[in-house]
Amino acid sequence: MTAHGADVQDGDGQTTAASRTDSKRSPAIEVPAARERARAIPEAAVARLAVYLRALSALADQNVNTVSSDELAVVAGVNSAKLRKDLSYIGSYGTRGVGYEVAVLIGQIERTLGLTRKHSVAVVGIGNLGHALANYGGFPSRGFPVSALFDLDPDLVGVPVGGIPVSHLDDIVQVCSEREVTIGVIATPAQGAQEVCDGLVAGGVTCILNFAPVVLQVPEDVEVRKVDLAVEMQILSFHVARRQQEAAAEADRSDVDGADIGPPGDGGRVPGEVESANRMVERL
Amino acid sequence: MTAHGADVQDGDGQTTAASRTDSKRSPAIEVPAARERARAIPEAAVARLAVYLRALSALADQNVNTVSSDELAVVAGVNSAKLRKDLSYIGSYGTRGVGYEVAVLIGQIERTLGLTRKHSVAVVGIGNLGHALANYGGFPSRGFPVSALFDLDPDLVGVPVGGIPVSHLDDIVQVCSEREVTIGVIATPAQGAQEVCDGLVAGGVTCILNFAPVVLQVPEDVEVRKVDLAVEMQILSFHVARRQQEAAAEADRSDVDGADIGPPGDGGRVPGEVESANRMVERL
DNA sequence: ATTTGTGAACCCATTCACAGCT
DNA sequence: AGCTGTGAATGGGTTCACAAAT
Repeated sequence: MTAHGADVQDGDGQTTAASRTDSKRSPAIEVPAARERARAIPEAAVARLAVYLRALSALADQNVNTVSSDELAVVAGVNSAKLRKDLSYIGSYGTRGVGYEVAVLIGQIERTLGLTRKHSVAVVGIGNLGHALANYGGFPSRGFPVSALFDLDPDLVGVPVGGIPVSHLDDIVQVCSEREVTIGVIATPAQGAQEVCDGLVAGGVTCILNFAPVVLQVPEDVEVRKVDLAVEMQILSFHVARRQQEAAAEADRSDVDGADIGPPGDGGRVPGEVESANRMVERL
Repeated sequence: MTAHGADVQDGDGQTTAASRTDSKRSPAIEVPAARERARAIPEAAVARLAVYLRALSALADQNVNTVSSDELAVVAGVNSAKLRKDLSYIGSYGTRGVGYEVAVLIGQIERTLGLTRKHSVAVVGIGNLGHALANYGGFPSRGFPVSALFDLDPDLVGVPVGGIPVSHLDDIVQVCSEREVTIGVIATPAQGAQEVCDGLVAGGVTCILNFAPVVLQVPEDVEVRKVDLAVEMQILSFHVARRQQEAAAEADRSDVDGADIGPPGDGGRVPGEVESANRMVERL
């Protein structure tokens, strides 16, 4: 589940390129893009830095001054080698034989994540979830002031939610650009989401957190992260199914070994008419 | 950002194992676990199957009967090669030269994801987010009936939310096991989350969707997925920062090429006293 | 003529294991 | 003696590119 909500292809087949059976040969000319940013912290590591930061904050609250990678790894739920490698991407701030100074690490991670600056947030769609987000105390208290809310509903427009009045969706471009919104949160139903997204982008928003169950199409300089409840539930469902299946297989140890059933089971269930399929696409 | 909310280590260093410089040699004896499930759909692919399913459902609603991998790939926001590979994990249901029958694919994906069976859901923590989730129409309408709600607040206990009455947290073990809850959704503040989690597990819940900003410790047969708002925001923040940094670098094309600054910038900002750090850990 | 299904190549991420510093 | 920082090895996932099928 990497990031990048939408890459919208770059041209699937017909690669034009010359890469073929000269497998071992890396291109003689170092592509400029490659050195362009030798920096580059792996996406996966960035996500974990945020987790480490939280763990470190908790430690700081308990007046812990120093942690070893082993200790921090446990509370962050990763293994210590990974933790150390992740930290190594942002520099060397540990002391061998001792560990890391909590305060220093917090500072460095905050710097890396760009948390030393405020990012004003707009929430679009003031339904159940939108309300929850607008009222979410944790937003403003840590560098993410909510500075605009939007909805279509005329009954909502003008009403203050979590302290700031709801604007009409029609004004999204102007309001976003006026208030210099950098992060847009889409909490609308699926139908409107793409349009909302376009509005945000037109208003200069380059980072979007999308709760609507659609794949947004955006220009490549816009970063989209997706939180998709239906997908999460279905992944869990998959694991339930797998578990059951394994249990079943375990149960009848009839040694059905040679019978390599290609796709699992296919035990008689004809696809038949699909019962309307997942309509998890309503209103959050 | 793979899944597996908590693996809680398996022993970081000292691997005991014999793997060393015999790099190219794969172990002569095929490990039993390896064939145990030649099945095994990659985690990443499972997540995408859910996305394809939604796209396919939308197509079905528009009475589209057939799609090519190219078409489906576009609406799902992936490239067609990946799509085909993903589908190949669940079997061969396409027709060369033609494409896939929408209805068939929907059926097969639903089967694979275990959506042919109901999974009853419990929501714990009926705050803003909990309310949103309990009222979420998309839950029950597609195989995920909400069958229990829990909260600590005595004013809430007994009150029906989204049709079903809130139970007290103290009863979580019993209620979960009585109502055969298979998926638990944790929407509590961070403090209570681990305890809630333990309760769910004690009540027989093996899949958990965690909105609380903590890393849950669970037995290895329990599957945890995490949705972490603070982390998402911070990842976006990182991208804003990176973009700015790039723009800045672009601006002063003084060709500072040899000066390979290790950790980015470090431009004068002393870590200093950390201002309480991210307290995004309040109440959703 | 088209489009699937898939081995092989490639690339990114994780894990190992140890040298280097305190 | 202990712990960090990191090359090297491994593994998982993605992309390529083409043979097979209709």
